[in-house]
Amino acid sequence: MSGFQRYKKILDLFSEERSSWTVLEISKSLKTPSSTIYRIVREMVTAEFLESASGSYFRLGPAFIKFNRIITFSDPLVRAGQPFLKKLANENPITSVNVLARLYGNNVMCVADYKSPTFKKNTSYQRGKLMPLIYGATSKAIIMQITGKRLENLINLENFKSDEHKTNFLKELKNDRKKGYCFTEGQVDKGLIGFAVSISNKKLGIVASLSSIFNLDDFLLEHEPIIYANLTTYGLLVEKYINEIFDDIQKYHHETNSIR
Amino acid sequence: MSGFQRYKKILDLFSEERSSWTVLEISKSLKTPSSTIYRIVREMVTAEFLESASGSYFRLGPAFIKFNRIITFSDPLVRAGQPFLKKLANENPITSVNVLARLYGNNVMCVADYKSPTFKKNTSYQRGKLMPLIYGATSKAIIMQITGKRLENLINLENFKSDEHKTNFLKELKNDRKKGYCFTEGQVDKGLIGFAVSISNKKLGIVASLSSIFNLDDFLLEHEPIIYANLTTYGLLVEKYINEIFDDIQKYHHETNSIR
DNA sequence: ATAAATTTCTCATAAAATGAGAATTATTAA
DNA sequence: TTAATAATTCTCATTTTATGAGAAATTTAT
Repeated sequence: MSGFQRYKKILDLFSEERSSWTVLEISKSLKTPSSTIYRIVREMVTAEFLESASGSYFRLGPAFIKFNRIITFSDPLVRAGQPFLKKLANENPITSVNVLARLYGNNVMCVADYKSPTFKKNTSYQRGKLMPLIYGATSKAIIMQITGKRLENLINLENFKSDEHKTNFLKELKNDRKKGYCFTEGQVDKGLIGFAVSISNKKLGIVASLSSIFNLDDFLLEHEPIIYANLTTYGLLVEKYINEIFDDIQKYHHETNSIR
Repeated sequence: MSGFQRYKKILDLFSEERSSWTVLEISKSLKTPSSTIYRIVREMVTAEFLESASGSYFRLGPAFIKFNRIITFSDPLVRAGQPFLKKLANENPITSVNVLARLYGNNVMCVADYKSPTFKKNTSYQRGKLMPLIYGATSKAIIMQITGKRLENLINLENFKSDEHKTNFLKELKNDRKKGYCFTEGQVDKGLIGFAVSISNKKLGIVASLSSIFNLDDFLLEHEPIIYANLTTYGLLVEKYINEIFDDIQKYHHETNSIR
C-alpha cells in the first residue's frame, strides 16, 4: 500500500450499507496493523475526510460535502444541465425522472437528477450513483459516442451474459448512433423505460447523456415524438450552455494568467 | 509536505471561483517541482479524486460525488432531517429557506437545505457551504450548545470586531441557551432573518441546528409563535429519528460483528 | 512538418511510513 | 470511586517510498 492508495483503500470501505468503521475493523479488513491505521485515520480526520462518530467509529467527513458543492457549482456539465432538468420534467407528457449522466473513467455516473414530484417509484437514477455501463438508455447514449479501441476496452471490462448478448449490444449501439437517440425497457429498474440523447463537449472532455425515465404503465405510443423532441431540444441547449461556460472559463484563465 | 497533506494541499486549491488548474499552476502555487506534482496528480486521477479536463487542466473528480452520495444516504443527521425540511417549509406562514447545519471541526456547515419554490433571493444557506461561526441564527443555535474550554477555543479562532462585540456575543449566547432558540437579523445575508433551534445527539457526536430563514419584508410579528412552534416540533422529531437511526446502526454492527 | 508544451521516466538521495510493543488516555462496569 | 478493559498515541530501528533534476517521450499547436 503506498501513496494515495493508502488513503483510498480506507475510504473505499465506506458505503451506504456500512457507513461507520472502527480502526480495528479497518485494520482487520485491510490486514494492516492497527497502529498504522490509527496514524492514517488521524491524518484523515485532521483533513476532514473522516470524522470520528460515537463509540470508536469513524465516518466519512465533511470534506466530501464541501468538494461536492464546489463541483456542483463549477462543473460545466452540471452547471449547464441542472437548470434544464426541471423544465424537461415539466414539459414531458407524463411523470418522469430526468437525468444527466457522464462517463467517468470506466463508469457511467449520474451527476444531476430531477424527479417529478408525482413520480412515485424509487429509481436507481440519483446523483452520485454509478450506473451499469451496458444497461439502460442513459448509459447507451453515452457509450454510443465511443468508438474503436476505447470502446473495445470498455466493453471488455463488462460481463456479458453470452457472446450473442455482446454482439447484439454492439449492433444496437450502431443503430442508436444512426438514429441519434436510445430507448430501453426495464434494463435498470423493472417497470421503467428510458429515453436518452447524447451530450458531448470535446474541448472539455465531456462524454455524457440526457435522459428521461418513465413508468411503463403511464406510457402511450403517442407520447414518443414529444419525448424525443424534448430531449433533443434540451440536449442541444445543454451543449450550447456548456460551450458558453467553456468560453467563460477560458476568459477567466486568460485574465488570471495575464495578471500574474 | 507529507502524508495526506500532500494531497489535501492540491485539492484545497480548487474552489467555486477557480475550479481548474494545470500542473504548472499547481506547481508554482505550492512551490513544488512540477515532476513531483505530475506524479501526485496522476495518482489522484487514477483514484478519481481529480480528472483531466480540456487543455492541460485538471478538475475535481467524481469520487467526491460518489462519497457525497454515500454521506447523504447514510449520515444520521441528513437521513433524519432531510425529509422534514420540505414539511417545515410548507408549514411556515411565509416563504422560507430551511436548513440543517452542524459543527464540523471548527466550522459550521450546512448539510441539507430546502428552499420554498416561491423564495426568490439567493441565500448563503446551501448544502456544503461553510457558515460563519458567530453570525446567523443557524450557527448560534449550534455554538450555544458548547461550553467551557471547547467554547473558548472555538471563540478564540474568530475575529471579533472588538472586545465589546465578543462580550455581547457571549451574553446573547447565554440568553439564547435559556430561551432554547435563536433569532438574528441580516447577519449573514442582508434583508433576511433567521430563527433556529438546537439539535444534538451525544452518542453520535452530533452538534447541529435546524433553522428557517425568511425575507424581512415578508415577516410580521404574528408569525413568530408559529415559526417557533414549527421549529421546536420538527427539531424534536429530527432528534427522535436520529435516535432511531442510531439504534439501527448499533443493531447492524452487532449483527455483522457476531457473524464474523 | 516543426516547434513548443505537456507528461513521463530514471535514479541517486533524502525523507517518510511501517509495525511491534510500551505507554498513555478514555470508557465501562463493579 | 476503583479496577479492568478498550482505545489511542508514542517510540524507534528498519524498510519503503517520495523527491527532484534533467533527459526522454509524447501530445498539442503552429
